[in-house]
Amino acid sequence: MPSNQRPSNGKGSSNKDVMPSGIGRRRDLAREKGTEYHERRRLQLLEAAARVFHEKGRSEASLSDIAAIAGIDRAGLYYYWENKNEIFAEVIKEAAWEALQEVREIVAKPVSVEDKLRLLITSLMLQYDKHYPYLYVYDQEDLSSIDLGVNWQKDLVDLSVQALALWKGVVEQGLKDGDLSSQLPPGVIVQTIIGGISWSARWYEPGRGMDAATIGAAMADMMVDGLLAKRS
Amino acid sequence: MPSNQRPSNGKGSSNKDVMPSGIGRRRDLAREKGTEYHERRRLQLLEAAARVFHEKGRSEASLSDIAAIAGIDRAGLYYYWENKNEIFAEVIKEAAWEALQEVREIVAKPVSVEDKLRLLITSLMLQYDKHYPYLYVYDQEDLSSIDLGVNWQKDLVDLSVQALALWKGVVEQGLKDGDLSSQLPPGVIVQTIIGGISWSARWYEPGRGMDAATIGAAMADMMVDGLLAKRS
DNA sequence: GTCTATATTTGGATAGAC
DNA sequence: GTCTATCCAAATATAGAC
Repeated sequence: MPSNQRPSNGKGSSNKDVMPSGIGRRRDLAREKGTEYHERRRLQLLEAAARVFHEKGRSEASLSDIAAIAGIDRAGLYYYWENKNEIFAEVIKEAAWEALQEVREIVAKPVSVEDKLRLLITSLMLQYDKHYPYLYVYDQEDLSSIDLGVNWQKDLVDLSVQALALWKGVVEQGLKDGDLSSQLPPGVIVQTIIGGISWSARWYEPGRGMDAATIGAAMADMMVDGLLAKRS
Repeated sequence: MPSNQRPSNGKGSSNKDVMPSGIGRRRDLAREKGTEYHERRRLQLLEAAARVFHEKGRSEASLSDIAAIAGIDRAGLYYYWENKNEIFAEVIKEAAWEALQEVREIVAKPVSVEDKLRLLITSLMLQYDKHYPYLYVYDQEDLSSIDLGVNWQKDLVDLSVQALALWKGVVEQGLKDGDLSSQLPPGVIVQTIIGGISWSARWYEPGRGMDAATIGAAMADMMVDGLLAKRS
């Protein structure tokens, strides 16, 4: 199961037919060398890309937009990435991977279902903050319905599929044990919770207003308390 | 305050500079006459457009897509609408207007805050069902950040602003009276609830699985119960 | 009312110089 | 590494015939 490993860099995967301009070869070379300047510049550009993707969404964000706020020519981006989708994929990769790790760790903890659920909710909000705006970009996009054209796209989709499955497992457990109760099927419960948190993409900005930890905890109260089985 | 009135048709608003092809004039004429065929055809096309907008989102949906599943040539669409954004605006107008009316009626009812909140939640889910997929198209799109180019865009944005304000008023009342309690500010509570419901755009389809009324009621249980002040 | 043909624009991508 | 100059495809929109 390849999706158990961190998604690879895709190094050496590009440009099967070598292009006359040699840009693909030069890009691969630069990646292999991995000079400090190269890494730094790459991250700068990536941050600009993330901002634009966050504001406009994947399809409406143009390379012109990204290049403009990054202070580089459109064509310059191709020295770092093969195409627009590769940029997008790289923007979301790290954040999505880390978010899944968190979910795994929480689910593995030896605590009650109620606590796990609270932790999952709070942690998600914290991850949005930590990986701002990268993780928002990932969660707002419906990856399964588009073709990024990168060979590890499946891994990328798998990350959210797995996270969802883990969440769902917790809720199922809670319903079975009688700790939680609801008319809704587990999958819908999870979707509704995640949807509510993920909606914060529209209003949350790090450093403005309440901090992510407080928000997360309060969201957990709101949603988990409503699910607890009434012991009347 | 113009947004208290139903958004107008925009009749006669188009084509200040008359085009050589006369398509704008012919379109206006056809709208004024408003033959039965014209109305019926318009609705057919609009339904096709709604399907595409729902699946792909506003920007990724193309006129080719719409024309294809509607069984008409791309150019034919311009006999009914001036441009793509006008189609989009018309797709969402009716649904958004009706949804706001519902909110107004519920807020005006002489019932408790708790009941109002439950009604608001259930009603939203029912509206998504009734106006499927039109209302999803409206709520998934961030209208304030784009320019539709129709003169009544502001009215369209206002619809959701007003709905939001009404929701918020209910929650504020509840917090003030001590019926509800939360660390979150009212606006965030509302956003989180609506976000959770609106997320159903990703999985809900009328006629498949549970009906909207049941889903709405269960969502209300989940979210309202978690907000009720604990009377320990 | 709807179509064919075409104009226009935007944006992704490549060639190759510096 | 980055740029200028293109190329190309897709998509919006228009002209005008039928």
